[in-house]
Amino acid sequence: MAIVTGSCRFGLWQVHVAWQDDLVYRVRFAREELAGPVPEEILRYCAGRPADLASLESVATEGESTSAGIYRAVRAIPCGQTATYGEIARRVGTAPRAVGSAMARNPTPIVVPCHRVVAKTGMGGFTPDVAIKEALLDMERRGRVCDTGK
DNA sequence: CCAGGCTTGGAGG
DNA sequence: CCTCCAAGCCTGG
Repeated sequence: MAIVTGSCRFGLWQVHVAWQDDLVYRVRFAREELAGPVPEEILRYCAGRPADLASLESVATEGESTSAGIYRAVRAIPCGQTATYGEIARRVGTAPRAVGSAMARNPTPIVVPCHRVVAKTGMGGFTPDVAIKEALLDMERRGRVCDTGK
C-alpha cells in the first residue's frame, strides 16, 4: 500500500494530509482542496467531533534528533491545554528558540499539536496563519474534540 | 559555515 | 509599561 494524499475542510482552510495506515508523513494548511482520503481521526478532529489523535504516528517523532524529542514532548501536551516554548525547551533540554524553529518546520501539524505551544507572553506564531492556531485552540477548549469517547 | 527563526529574560527609559 | 538586546540552539541552504 502506497502513501495516500487527500484533504478535509477546517473552517476556511483545507487540511492536506499525506499518510499510510497509522503513519502520517505530511500535514499542511492550504486554500485548495485535494481529492483523496484523510485518516479517520483527522477527519473527526477537523469536524469538531471526538477524535483520538494519539492513535496516529508522525514521521516527525522518529529518531533521536533534538527536533524529534521536541516533537514528542509537544505530542504529550494534553488536548485543550497549552505549554510555552520555554517549558518544552526545558523538558527536552534545549533552548526556547530551538523549539520555535522546530514548530515552524513541523512536518505534521495537528498530529504533532504545535498549535498548543504558545509564547510566554502571548500567542506565538503559526504558519501560514495564526488565525488557524487560535481556531484550533478555541475548538479544543470548547468542543468535544478532546473526548476520545473511550 | 552562517543566517535566521512560531523565544526569553534582563536592562534601561 | 515599553523598547532594545544578546544569549542560545538547531536547521536549511
